[in-house]
Amino acid sequence: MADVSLHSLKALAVFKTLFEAGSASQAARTLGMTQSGVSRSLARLEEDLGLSLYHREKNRLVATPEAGELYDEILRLMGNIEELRHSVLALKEFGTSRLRIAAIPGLSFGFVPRLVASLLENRRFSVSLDMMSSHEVQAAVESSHADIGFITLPATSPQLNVEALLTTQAVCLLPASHPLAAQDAVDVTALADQHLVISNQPSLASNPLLELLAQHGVRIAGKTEANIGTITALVAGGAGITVMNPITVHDQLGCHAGVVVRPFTPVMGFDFGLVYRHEWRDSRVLAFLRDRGRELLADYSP
Amino acid sequence: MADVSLHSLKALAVFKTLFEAGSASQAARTLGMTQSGVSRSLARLEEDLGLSLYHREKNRLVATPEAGELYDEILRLMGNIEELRHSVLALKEFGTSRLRIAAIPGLSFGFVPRLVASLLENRRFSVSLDMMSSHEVQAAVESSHADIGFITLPATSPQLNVEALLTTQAVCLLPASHPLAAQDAVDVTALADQHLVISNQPSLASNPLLELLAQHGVRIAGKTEANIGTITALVAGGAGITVMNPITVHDQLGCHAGVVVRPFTPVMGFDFGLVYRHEWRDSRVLAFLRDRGRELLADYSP
DNA sequence: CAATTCGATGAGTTGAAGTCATGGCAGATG
DNA sequence: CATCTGCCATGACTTCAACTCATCGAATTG
Repeated sequence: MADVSLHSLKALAVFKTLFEAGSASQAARTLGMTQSGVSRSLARLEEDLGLSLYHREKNRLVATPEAGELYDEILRLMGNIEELRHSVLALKEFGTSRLRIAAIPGLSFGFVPRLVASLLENRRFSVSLDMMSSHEVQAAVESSHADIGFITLPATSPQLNVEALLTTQAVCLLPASHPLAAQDAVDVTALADQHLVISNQPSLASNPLLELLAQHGVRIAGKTEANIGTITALVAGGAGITVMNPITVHDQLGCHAGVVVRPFTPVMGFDFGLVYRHEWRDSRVLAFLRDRGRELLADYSP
Repeated sequence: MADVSLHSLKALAVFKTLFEAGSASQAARTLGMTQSGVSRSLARLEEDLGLSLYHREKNRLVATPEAGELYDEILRLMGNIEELRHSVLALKEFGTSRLRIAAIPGLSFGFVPRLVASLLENRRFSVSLDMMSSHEVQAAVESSHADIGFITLPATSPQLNVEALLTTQAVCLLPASHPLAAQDAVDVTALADQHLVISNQPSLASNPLLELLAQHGVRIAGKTEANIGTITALVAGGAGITVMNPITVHDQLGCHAGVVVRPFTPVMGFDFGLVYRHEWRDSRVLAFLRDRGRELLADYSP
C-alpha cells in the first residue's frame, strides 16, 4: 500500500500510456501488449496505491481527477528518469558526466559557452564554468579545482599538459566614425594621441600592447581600463579605441553596431590553449572538447 | 543496452545499497537477500547499461569512478521517486495534491503561510498562494482561479460557501514613546489630531475606521496610506499610529521593537472567513485547512 | 439485430529475478 | 603450515509477478 515505484514503475508507464490513449484497448495496442494486461496492470496499481484512478462506467474507463494529477507527477518522474538515461549515456561516452572548466574572460563570453553547449547536446552533463585570469586558471587546474582550463599561451607547468588551440593576431577595434576607420589597417604609430580602452585583466591584452607602445615611443592621450566584457561597449560608445584578440571581438561584436575592426600592425600574437592534468590525457571529454573546439574556432577566421 | 530504468530500477536500488555498503555480502544482508542475488543484479545492471561499475580485484569489488557518478544520479532519482510517493500520499489523504489559495494581505504575512506550511509537512503539495483584495479573492474563487479563499466577512455569494473562521476586534498600534501608550486602551476620540497610518487596501481597515471617525466627529491631523505589510514598520518608525486587526499585528510585531498594542474602543470587529465553491464542500483539504486554521488562530488570542 | 468495441476475469504460461550449493581466492590466526 | 573466515562468481533449480489466451457481458452503431 502506497509502496510506489519499485515494482509499480512499469505499471506507472502503462498507466501513463493508458491516460494518454484514453482506453485500455488502445493503450494495449500502443504498448504491444494485450488489453487484459493493461486492465490487470491498472487494477494492481490502484490496489498498490490505494487510489481509485478510473471509474468503470458502462464498460468504459473514465479517469478520475486523481488520475490526472498522478499523470502529471509521472510526467515529472519520467523526465527525471530520462535525465538519468542521458547521464548514463554521457558516462558511457566520456567516462564521466561531470566537468569543471576554468577559462579566461576573453573566451568566456562566446567560445567556451558554445563549446559547453555542444557538449550538452543530447547529453546530461553537470558542467561548472568559472572565469578567471590565465594564471588562476592554471592554478585551478593544478589544484584539481578545475578539470580543464582555457588560457593564453605561452604557459608551462610540470604538472599540466598544455595544448595550443589557436594562434590569432590582435586587431584594432574602433568606432565607425573614427578618423582611423578610413584606413585599411591601423599601425601602432597611429595610436599616438588616441585614448585607449584596455582590459584590466593582467597579462591579457594590456601589457603586450603597452610594451609595444613603449618600444615604438608612442605616447597615447590616455587610457581607460575596463573589464574585457565591457570593452566593445565602451568603444561603441565612443570612449576610445582598443587593440584586442579577435576571438573576443567576434564574440561580442554582434551586439554593438557602429564599431569596425581593422588589422593591427605590427603583428601581435595572441595564442590560446587548453590545459589539463596528465590523468586527463586520454579522456574522451578532452578529445571531444579539443576537436569540437577546433571546429568552432574555424568559424572565427573567415 | 542503455535501456535504463524500467526493469533495472530494482537493480539500481540494489546498486545503491551495494555502493553504500561497500561489499556485496554486506549489501545482501542489508537488503535481506543473498550475496549471489546481489552479484547477479550487479552483473545484469552492468550488462544493461554497458558500463563497468566495479572492478573485480582479488575477490573484492572495487567501485569505478563511473559507479560514484551513477550513485549520485541515483540519489537524485530516488529523491524524485520519494517526492512522487509524497504526492500519492497527499492524493490519498486529500484527493488532490494541488491547491490554489487566494488570501487577503492581512492574512498573507503570517497566518496563511503558516497554514500552508503545516499542510506541506510530510506531504508533497503543489500550492499556489496569491494575495489580493477581499473582493478579488471572492472573484478568483468564483471563477475557479483559486480553490480556497481567505477573506474578510461579511461576504455573500450564491456560488460560494462562506465560513466564518474568526471574530476579532481592532486594536490600536502605536510607538511605545507615544503619549497615548500610557493609557490602557485607546478610544476613538483619542485619535483627534493624531496622524494615522492606514491600509491602502479598500475595504480592510481603512473604511470602517474612517467611518467611525466621521460618526464621532473626530478630526485627525492627517493620514498616510500604505501597503498593509509595511504599516507596522511605519508605526515603529514613528510615522503615526494605526488601528488594525490583531491578526496582522501579531504576524508582524515580531520584527519591530518599540511598538505597543492597546485595545481600541468602541469595539470595531474584523471577521475573517474562508470561501470555496460548493464542490469543495466535502473535500478533505478543506477540512484540514479549517481545522488546522482554527488551531492556529487559537494561538493568536492569548 | 448483427457487428463492433469495450473492459473484466478465470486459467494457463513464461521468464526475470531470485535461492541454493559449490568452488576458488585472499588474508588473518594460532 | 594448516585452518578458518570472509569475499565473489556461477551452474542448476525455484518462484511468482506479470503477462497472454479465451471467453463473457454490456454498450454503441447503423
